[in-house]
Amino acid sequence: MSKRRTDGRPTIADVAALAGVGAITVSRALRDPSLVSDMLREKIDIAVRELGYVPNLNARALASTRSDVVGVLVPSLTQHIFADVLRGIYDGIGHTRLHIQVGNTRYDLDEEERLLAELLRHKPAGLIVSGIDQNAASRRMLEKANCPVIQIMDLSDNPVNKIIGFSHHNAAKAMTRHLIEVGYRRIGFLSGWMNSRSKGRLSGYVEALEEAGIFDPRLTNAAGDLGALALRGSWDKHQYSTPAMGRELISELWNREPRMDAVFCNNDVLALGALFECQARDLSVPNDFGIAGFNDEDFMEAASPAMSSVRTHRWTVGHDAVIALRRQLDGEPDDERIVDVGFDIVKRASTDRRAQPLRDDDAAAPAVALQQTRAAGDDR
Amino acid sequence: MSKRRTDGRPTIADVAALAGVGAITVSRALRDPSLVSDMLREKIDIAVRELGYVPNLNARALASTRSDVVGVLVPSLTQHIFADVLRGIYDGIGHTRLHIQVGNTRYDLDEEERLLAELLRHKPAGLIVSGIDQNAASRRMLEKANCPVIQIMDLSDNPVNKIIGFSHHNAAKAMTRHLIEVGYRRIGFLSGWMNSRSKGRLSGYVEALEEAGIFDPRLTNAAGDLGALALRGSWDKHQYSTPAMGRELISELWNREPRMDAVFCNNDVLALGALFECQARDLSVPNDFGIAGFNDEDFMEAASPAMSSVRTHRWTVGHDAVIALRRQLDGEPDDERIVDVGFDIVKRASTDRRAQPLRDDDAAAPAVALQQTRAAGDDR
DNA sequence: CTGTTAGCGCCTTCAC
DNA sequence: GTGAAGGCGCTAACAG
Repeated sequence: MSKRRTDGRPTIADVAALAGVGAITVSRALRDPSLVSDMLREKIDIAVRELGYVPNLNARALASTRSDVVGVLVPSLTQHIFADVLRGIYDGIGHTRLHIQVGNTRYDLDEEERLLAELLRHKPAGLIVSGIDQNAASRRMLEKANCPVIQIMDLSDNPVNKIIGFSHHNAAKAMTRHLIEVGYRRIGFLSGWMNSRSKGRLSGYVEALEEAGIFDPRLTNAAGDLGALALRGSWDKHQYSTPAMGRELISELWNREPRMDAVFCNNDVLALGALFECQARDLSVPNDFGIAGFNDEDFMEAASPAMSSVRTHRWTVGHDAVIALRRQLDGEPDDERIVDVGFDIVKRASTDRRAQPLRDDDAAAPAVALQQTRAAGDDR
Repeated sequence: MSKRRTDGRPTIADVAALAGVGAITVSRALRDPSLVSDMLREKIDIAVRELGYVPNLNARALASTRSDVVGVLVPSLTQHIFADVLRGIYDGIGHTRLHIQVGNTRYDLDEEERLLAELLRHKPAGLIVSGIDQNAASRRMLEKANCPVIQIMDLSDNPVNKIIGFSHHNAAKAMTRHLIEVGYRRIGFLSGWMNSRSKGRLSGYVEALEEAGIFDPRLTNAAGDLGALALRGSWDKHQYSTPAMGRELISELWNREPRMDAVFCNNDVLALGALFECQARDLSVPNDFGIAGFNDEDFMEAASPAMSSVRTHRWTVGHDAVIALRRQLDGEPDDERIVDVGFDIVKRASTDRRAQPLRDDDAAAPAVALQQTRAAGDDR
């Protein structure tokens, strides 16, 4: 009667015994078949199959002081943008040995710190974290983490290691300029709860309007001080947007400034709400009122009228983050610490004052114009 | 010169030495403080802090033949419903020691099998898998998995262990009946690619219409044989829906049967597309045409007109799955193998022929009626 | 290319 | 309530 406390499943030693080789040879054959001669590899394969052997990753991770888990920290699971980032990450992982462990920080820096500490206990193979506004403790953990760290969805001069994203400020500024160019003059900014990236967008919006000499603080539902935003309405605690929220917030802006003739929305969901509100008020978009969103989700193109938006390359960001991670794990040098994936200004009917407001059977047709900020990879 | 191959971080032995106790006492103090006397516990706490000790979860998992990873298999990351399920799962996990590892099967049973095999290598603490249509190999793995297994988002008489979900057939049937009740007679079924749950919904739709004696196969864009669906359009490979897809598919149905007076959509995103198409065609919803969706996502209530939908309790499903898992891990008995969380038929303006088609400033007002199939928990 | 030896860090077992 | 001994399954290190 042995005192083994195994769960009965075959181990690498069993495979080795059956194949008539050493355990380490089995180990090598499993991890990198090229390290083992054809003959032994074949014997081992047969033994593995016969025994139904399954490697124990916990043992592997312990012995090699390195797991195959990639920790991913996102601030939200409900927002479509992060779902797209995750899709890119999964697509980048493909059928490699790497596994994803997602932590949901809910835009809470303390929670992020806690999740990071938890992740580190697994000795992750790599880390992908959203944004650049980690707290000091998190930042320290990332810097001392014994693995590649990729920050995503924003830009910074001072990334922990590598950052892949785009400038929210520039993107918002470009879209606001477009609204100005087509003739809108009293352009509002519609936003619910503001995270650090939203603030970047707000500042881009403000800058564009100030440069045109038409900035009016009453047209944003954020307070004048762009740092400490005092939001109105009953939505100030909600960290995700809904179309209902868009309807209420735009109504609020109209109450304050009835002459508002367009809105730039912090995200597409709010823009959809704004459109519904215009429809309910029988306002013609874009003639009476212009609407632009941010992210260019699916529904923007299909809406009636089709809506303008800033296309962001979420999939690319997630995908490229994983590719960079894998490169680093493979020991390839990576000198490009800051990667700007850019954005596109997609101009559609909702901001095209010259568009006929009659019918738009062909909303699925190409965008009216597409102004690229830089070449971007395949985004789907 | 030692030949240690540690990464230099303190171990439980270091803590034990500093605290002047045995290693196992430290281990116990960390896992369940009540197992250790107050005095030693305090000493240990101090030593832990002084050393900045962090447990190595890989070692723990190896020694205990059980990790703290909960494997979750979902067919899609992009669809909102699964984002909601995941949110429920994360909320159910809270600050426990459990970690989530999500696998994205992309509605591919082989991929599901592969991911399951991968997950099992981690000796997971538990598994949560979507649906009931696993292939034989997956089913076998689930049955032999040495941990609790919860299936979600559907119902079955024969779950692996426990299942938490609702009847897609009944839900669709109830909504179709509602459409019949308010007077629609030529009711279409709008769907893109069909998964097994979509098929359940289709069968419920068909049954309701057959019972009313008004089923017409030309009104679904699925072929007559409900098992092997031959979809039209260019969308038949897309496993997610878009509003653009909704617009194209409904147009296709109209081409085939111009007298169609309502659609029941397989999901809300298609319903949104249908609404946009109606708007583009200047059709009055609900008077000229009725639209109902499935899931009751945020935008259904905010739409103009507000749209009817079947509210499903995705958050609850995810949350309760984790709670059940935790109970089982705590050794509490769980005799309820099949849990039906039900659904609600939410009737709004888009199917209310008596509604005034003028304005609907108060789309955010309570639904016209809410028909519950059973009491449901807090869903947000 | 292959094997031997020993260690990864924690936990189970069993004795005290 | 506490501790000593040894195993969990795999792989780094070095030799051959």
